[in-house]
Amino acid sequence: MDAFLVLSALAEPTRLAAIQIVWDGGEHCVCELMESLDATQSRMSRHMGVLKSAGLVVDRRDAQWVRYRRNPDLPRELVAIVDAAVAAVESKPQRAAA
Amino acid sequence: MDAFLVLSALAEPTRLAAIQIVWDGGEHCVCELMESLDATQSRMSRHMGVLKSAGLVVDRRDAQWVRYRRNPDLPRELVAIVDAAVAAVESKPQRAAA
DNA sequence: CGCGCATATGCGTATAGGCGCATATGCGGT
DNA sequence: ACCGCATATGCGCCTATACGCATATGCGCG
Repeated sequence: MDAFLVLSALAEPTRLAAIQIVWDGGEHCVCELMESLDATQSRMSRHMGVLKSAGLVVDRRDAQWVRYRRNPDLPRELVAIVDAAVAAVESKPQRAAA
Repeated sequence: MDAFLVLSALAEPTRLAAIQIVWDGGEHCVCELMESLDATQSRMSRHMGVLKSAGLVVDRRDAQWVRYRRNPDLPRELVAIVDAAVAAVESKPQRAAA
């Protein structure tokens, strides 16, 4: 679980979108994320697996569902990366000289 | 120049290392970065090209060298991502429950 | 104006990563 | 025990991306 893994995990549109949703602190099942992000089941499941192995989220079995939520034990430095990424995506209409 | 591009640019070890160097605000030629990061010339040049097209750095011709430095016009939200990434890499010895 | 240093880039190759499909697994209800 | 819903995963395919090599380009100098 290091910075590089976190950055790699975030560097994919569907995962970045999923993190935004999950970052609210609540629990979200795969089926909900699939629907919100218009992704197929296997696609969504794999992406969540990547986020999980990067340490960004944790999962929990709840009957037939698997609930994902942000990992509360993620080191501060890594939380900062995700926070910044989420904030940047949300403040989308940005622009500046390049 | 958006969050996704920035994250993708940072999600590569050599580029992440290069950003750490360049993030000091100073100017650095490709030859210096090559040496510091033990990368070949074409590899280093291409990576800097990626960082440049992500808007993270700007370049300047100086005689036979090309000096790269961090883009002073990078939007705040994106600077925050890079700052967080650099900080996380520097505080490397981190650990936590997963 | 020819040479050498620094950098960029075209090209072919190798590898990583994302996807869909089919199937396996976990779990509750009947 | 069986069935169906939710999720995970093996597999093959396809695209993106990183790399090295060779070569092109920019620039100062003699």
